[in-house]
Amino acid sequence: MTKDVSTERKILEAAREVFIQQGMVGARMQEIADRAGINKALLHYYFRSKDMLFERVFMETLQSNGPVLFGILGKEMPLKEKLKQFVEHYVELMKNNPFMPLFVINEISRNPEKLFGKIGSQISQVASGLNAQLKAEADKGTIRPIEPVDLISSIMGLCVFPVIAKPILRPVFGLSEGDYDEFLERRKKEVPVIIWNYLTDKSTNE
Amino acid sequence: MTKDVSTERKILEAAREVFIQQGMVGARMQEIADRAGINKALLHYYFRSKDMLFERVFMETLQSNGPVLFGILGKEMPLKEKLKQFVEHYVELMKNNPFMPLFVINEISRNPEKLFGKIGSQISQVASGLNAQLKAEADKGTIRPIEPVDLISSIMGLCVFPVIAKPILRPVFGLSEGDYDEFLERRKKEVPVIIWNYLTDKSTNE
DNA sequence: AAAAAATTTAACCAAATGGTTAAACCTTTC
DNA sequence: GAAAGGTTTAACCATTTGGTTAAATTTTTT
Repeated sequence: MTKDVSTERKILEAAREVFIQQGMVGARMQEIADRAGINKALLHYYFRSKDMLFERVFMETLQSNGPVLFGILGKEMPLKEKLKQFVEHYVELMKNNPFMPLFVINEISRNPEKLFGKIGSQISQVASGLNAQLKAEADKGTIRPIEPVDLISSIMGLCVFPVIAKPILRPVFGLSEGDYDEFLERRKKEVPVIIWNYLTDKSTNE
Repeated sequence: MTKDVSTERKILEAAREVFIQQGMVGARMQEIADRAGINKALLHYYFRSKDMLFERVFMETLQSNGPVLFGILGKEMPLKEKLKQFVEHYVELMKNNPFMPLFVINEISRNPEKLFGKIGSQISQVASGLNAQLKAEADKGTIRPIEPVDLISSIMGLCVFPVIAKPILRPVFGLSEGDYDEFLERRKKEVPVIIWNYLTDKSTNE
């Protein structure tokens, strides 16, 4: 049916689904082949081994999202605006790929070294740029002084948690699928508010 | 050597380590047996199957932490104080069990129904108590109106993310183990500030 | 000392799984 | 139309893994 799509592409799409939902360990080559509408022999004909296939899928996953997302943090733009755009993009991205964050975190935890060589340096660069902006603003007194790790962790934690913990949160708080969608949509507005409040807070933090 | 410790206990400890680090799928019965200092036959003699062993470990993990932690939210206590205590306990808990949050999230994602019957209802109860307090405070005008999901997600997200994303954050921001420890320690103070600022914020959230 | 329970040894089984192979069969390319 | 490359079929292999079994040995209980 979908004959115009290259077989390689079909395989990669299928592999992506299976890997993301089952993780590297749980994924089965047979299932990937089935879902791609081909057989195991052909699967190995294209990608010699499970490891090589996984490597490819994992890197594609990172490279197709990381740069756009963290690119926002590197742009010339007021902090407040960066914040809004980043959160908007990030939440939307995860709404469309709910399994992705857990997948990425898991696989990086399984094999931390591999990652850093490939994309870690790029992010580090963005981070140092952000660092400069934060220092400058803090010196002007616009925001409180803050370390980049603290800021990034806060933003990402606020965005990611609702997505990865959905299977817990939804039943516990008795939310329907629709409710949960509203909840995620609400995050797009609220997370920037939370962060901005914190950054521009005047009270002593006793 | 550790002969006074019951074999069952030794097994459960070993299983806990292996399950938490490798997940249910990745864990190997042989490795559990080895780490417990016994053999596979005896392992199956105590716990008939991998599933039963896992079930036991998983439930112990939840039950030994969940109640204490979420109990704090159910206590009669000013919100601000609850916040402080919860974060303090939560971060400390995760500093001592860094693999736990990812493990719990993963296994609940793998099998959401199983959980809810056992501990979901307790937490729901706590949640409704918290809900009442939030409504009361909001009516008094002490805090802005907020849904429990929003609050809990924010707090937990802010605490959990630095722990589960450590393998990414540490290299990217070039932090030593010591630095990272400081960072986590800092969270204990900062997370309550972030949340409290947000709750008591007066500005319009445009 | 006898009985019961815990533990080891070691061989074994069945199922799942990643991977291979060789032959045949299409489909595209030249 | 021949050559080359993509695709299927189907059998096959080696390894891993959860789990079993039976007998022997050690430890604990009575």
